[in-house]
Amino acid sequence: MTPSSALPDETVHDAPSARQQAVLDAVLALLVEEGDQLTMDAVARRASCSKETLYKWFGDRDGLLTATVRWQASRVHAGRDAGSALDAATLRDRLLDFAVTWLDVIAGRTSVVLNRIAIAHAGSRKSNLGGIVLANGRLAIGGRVKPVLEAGRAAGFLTFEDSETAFRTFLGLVGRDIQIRLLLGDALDLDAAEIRRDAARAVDQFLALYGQARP
Amino acid sequence: MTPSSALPDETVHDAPSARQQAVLDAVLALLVEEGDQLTMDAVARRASCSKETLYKWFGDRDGLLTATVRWQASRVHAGRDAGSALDAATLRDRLLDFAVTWLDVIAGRTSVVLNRIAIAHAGSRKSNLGGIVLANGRLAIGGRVKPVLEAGRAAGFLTFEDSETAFRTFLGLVGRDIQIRLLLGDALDLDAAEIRRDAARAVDQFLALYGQARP
DNA sequence: GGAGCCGCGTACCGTACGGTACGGTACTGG
DNA sequence: CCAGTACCGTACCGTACGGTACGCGGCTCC
Repeated sequence: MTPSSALPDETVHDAPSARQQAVLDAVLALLVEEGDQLTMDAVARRASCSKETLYKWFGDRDGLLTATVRWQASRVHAGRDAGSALDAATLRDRLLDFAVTWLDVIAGRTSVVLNRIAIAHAGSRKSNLGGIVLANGRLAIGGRVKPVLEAGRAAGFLTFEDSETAFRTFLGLVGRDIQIRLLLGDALDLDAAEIRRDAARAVDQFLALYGQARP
Repeated sequence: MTPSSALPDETVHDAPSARQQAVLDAVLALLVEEGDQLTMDAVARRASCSKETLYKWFGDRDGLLTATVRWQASRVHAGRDAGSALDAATLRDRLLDFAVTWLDVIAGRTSVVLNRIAIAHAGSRKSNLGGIVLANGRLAIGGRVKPVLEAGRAAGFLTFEDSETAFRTFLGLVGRDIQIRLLLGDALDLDAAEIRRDAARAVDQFLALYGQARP
């Protein structure tokens, strides 16, 4: 199927092979352990492969970074958003689930490091890692939350005009200043219990703002 | 007063001289115009000074960056928080004022660039620019907002237990995902009108959550 | 078993950039 | 008029790192 060996240019456009995934995992590990001064030499050493192979597979340093971000993004997308029977309690549960998941992600070491890379990159233009991170983070979860909000509105549990605005308020209530503080190096380690509490508070506040007053 | 000329080490610990301020402004300009690939050569050229002087004044590249962040921070702290006659309307005005100011700052090109630098630095440890930015951004505004919130509570207009939590909710409602999106390179340019609208919405929501129901 | 390819290890190249050295000029104090 | 100081401009050094070249072992396919 894949035109693998015919072309000289076989940089990774499609899904990475198992060996390539191992390389990308090495990059992630290196990124998490060391700060972000990731060198190609270090990657090659860590992944036990040659730099030449690295360049053959990923083109250049940017390509490697891009592939890494994509690879990480591909493992996060595991959301169960089946079901459509929506009562007030399940609506709340769904929102709570999103909030917990979101906080788990942004508080994770990997997310912090990858966001740092993408942000640093956004400064020196070229190859928008920022766009990729944005698309796979905020936008992806937005695409899954907004339908739930709209279903909630259709069922009469929520009131709002613009689902995007409502969603962004939700994000604000959940994330608050956590992400920027982590990115700036604030210690601030959230354990699972605190995340659950934060998420619950955010959902309560969101419902207080957008929910119908219980008659 | 200042032991200026006696010591060979006269790196900038206190307030920068006029000439030094000009250099720091050059750094800021360069940072805003070019991406963050700020070189010492470029700074020297732009500021019409020699690299040697740069190193004499600021120690090394990190010192220059730190001084720049401090310098920028020193101009933002111009908040009028006098007055204490607090009725419901002035409370709302004060919060609105904070919200607008905050959005203005974080949406500004300078803030974005400086945060990018600090975040990139937070990755490769050494010299916590992140801490400085945090202290002069979030913490500084927190120190000014929380007394207002507490005064509002004392006057019976607000209800909350922890002012820090209330403040962070306020920040979340105001900032939402704006800062992270800008840092990641999202276009998203807010004009003054939109900022005012956003701020007003956030304040309304905050008062809806924490304000006493008007009897 | 040989031809050919893949990929590891390593040595190598070019360059950009942080940091230093040095000569030249203007100003100040004696 | 002569030190001394401050600072500009520029040339220079060292090194880290992105990217390339090459030799060698192990695999598959005839």
